[in-house]
Amino acid sequence: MPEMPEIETIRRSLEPHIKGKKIKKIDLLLERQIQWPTPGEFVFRLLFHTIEELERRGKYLILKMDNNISLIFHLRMTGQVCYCPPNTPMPGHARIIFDLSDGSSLVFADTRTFGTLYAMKPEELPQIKGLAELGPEPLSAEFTLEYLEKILAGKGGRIKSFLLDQSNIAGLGNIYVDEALFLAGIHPMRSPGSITGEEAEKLFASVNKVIADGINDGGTTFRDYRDGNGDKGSHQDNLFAYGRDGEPCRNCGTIIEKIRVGGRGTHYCPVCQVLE
DNA sequence: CACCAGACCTGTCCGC
DNA sequence: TGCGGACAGGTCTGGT
Repeated sequence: MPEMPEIETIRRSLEPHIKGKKIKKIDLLLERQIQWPTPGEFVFRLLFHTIEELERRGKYLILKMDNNISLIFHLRMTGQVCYCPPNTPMPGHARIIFDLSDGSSLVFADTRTFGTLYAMKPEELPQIKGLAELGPEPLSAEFTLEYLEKILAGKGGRIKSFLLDQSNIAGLGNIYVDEALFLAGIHPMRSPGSITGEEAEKLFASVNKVIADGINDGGTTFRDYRDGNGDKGSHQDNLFAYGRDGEPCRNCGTIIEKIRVGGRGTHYCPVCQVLE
């Protein structure tokens, strides 16, 4: 489910509901999803503390507590973080429940249970390698055309896998990578080092555009994804490539194809995205 | 280093 | 209807 636009939508939708509220009870229905520290210490670090800030880095959602602890969620494939007002039903597959000071709850739900939670002291943050080694964010000052050209230069492998690598650029996942490559007119099997200057410019603009559009649409809901209010996104209605195999290209009418690249389902237009 | 398969889990869909 | 297999938005590990 959740790539950067989905996590950012969750962050924004949760903020007005939970910022400034205190955690008064924690139910660990599935302890195994707590990665750090031990379940007992996890509860001890968070209980009776107040959520001060909601942040996001790549696909990580980070709640900053008043005692300097960071409550960190990674939703993997099917995780959800949902705000439940008092006396409203929980989402299905609730795994960790934080009861808040006003009778509402913050519920972590996850069908496939791949998601991970952490309660980290500042000096422990480097332990989360995936977080510590994230590349720059699309739409940020650090993500520039010069940076993109520099990391593409001379690289082998496939551009699709390259864009999925979070240490290159933070936040892209399978949907938005397929979309960015479509908009840039680049075949997913091309090597990063073969991307021309003109193509790099298009790719740079496309990465920023698909992320911005995804956020503006409140994320992409194929099946599980919901925002912090339990609502679906609408970006699935504005896709060009992902999930459109067998359907006509919205540019040229050619049937969109689906192949496997780096083990991931990959959708592209064989006419708009040629492999030379 | 590139690249793959497998692992972690559950649910859904498709073909027989 | 039932069953088996493939597949799903992510990442990590281990092998070649």
